[in-house]
Amino acid sequence: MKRNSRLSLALHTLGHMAGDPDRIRTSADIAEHAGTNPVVVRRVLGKLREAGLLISEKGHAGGWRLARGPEQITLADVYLALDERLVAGGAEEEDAPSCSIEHALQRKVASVLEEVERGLIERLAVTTIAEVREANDMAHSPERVAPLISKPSRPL
Amino acid sequence: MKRNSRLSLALHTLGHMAGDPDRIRTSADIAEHAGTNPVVVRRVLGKLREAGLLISEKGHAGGWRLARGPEQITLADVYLALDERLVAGGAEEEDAPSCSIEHALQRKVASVLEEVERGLIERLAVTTIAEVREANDMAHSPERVAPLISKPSRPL
DNA sequence: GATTGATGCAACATGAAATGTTACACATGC
DNA sequence: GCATGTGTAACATTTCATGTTGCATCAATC
Repeated sequence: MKRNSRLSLALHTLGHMAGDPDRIRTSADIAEHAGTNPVVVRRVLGKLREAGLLISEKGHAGGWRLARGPEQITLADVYLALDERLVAGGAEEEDAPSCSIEHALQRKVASVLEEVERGLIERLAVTTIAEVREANDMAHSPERVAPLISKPSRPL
Repeated sequence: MKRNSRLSLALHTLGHMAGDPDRIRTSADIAEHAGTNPVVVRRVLGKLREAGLLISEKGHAGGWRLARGPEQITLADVYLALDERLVAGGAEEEDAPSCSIEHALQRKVASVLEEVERGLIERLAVTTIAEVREANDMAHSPERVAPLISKPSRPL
């Protein structure tokens, strides 16, 4: 895997789950499909569980599944669950710099970045996992609609 | 220094230069004030020179100075000069993923991020170095205005 | 209730990218 | 020609995300 790919992994997994919400998937299966490691999967999906997007079940037939319908999970939910902050990092907080010029500039940039991040979240909030999935299905499937009971051809 | 601080260093330096545009500063002076290394300063300011914001002069009395008035340098100019892309990284390009679901999600996120970055640049473009500097001076200086010939108390 | 197969978590290993450092070629004013 | 700059390459260091291993724990099934 490459850098900063937690959001990618999270969305990817949720996208598949949206196509067959009742199925329970194991970290190992997910990791294999995503080309990464089961522990990494648990770390990322663990965040989504904390945020109430996923449910994990321990024990024998355990694994992961959606905590609610895919039409009730927006991209913003996922973004916020992982506390990635794609838009942060301009000059970052830390103990305020002693130099007042630097301080003023950092405050300015920080306020712009806050605004922009709000904009990002707003835009992510209008799209659900289900919508992206449907758009994808319409573009690829001859039947024009996602089968609820998925075909044998391993949907994950 | 910490991570991703090139923008911070660049703005900090330009902010000081804006207060005394004619003065020529050496990498060593700038580095000392910013708490970093002269070579790092040259690397970062070199980007600003490529973008036409700064001029560097070699040789004996060489050093760095603004290429134009501080009221003609916006925060966006600086942001674009260093090709930082604070808003990038959601799922990044690379060879398109084989999985169509992942592909669809990445395209969606990428398009949102592009929009958001345009927004960021627009917001940065409305503020000049001079403006931030003035706001800072008004808040701190008793004389309410930045002295053009700066006081002995080393302004950089 | 022992086994099996899953999560949860901590500790450590690896890799990559940003920053820091050293060294030296080159330019320029004195 | 010497002092004092930049320009740049090569290397060292630091930092952080990701990858890995190991083990405790839990739950279904035999």
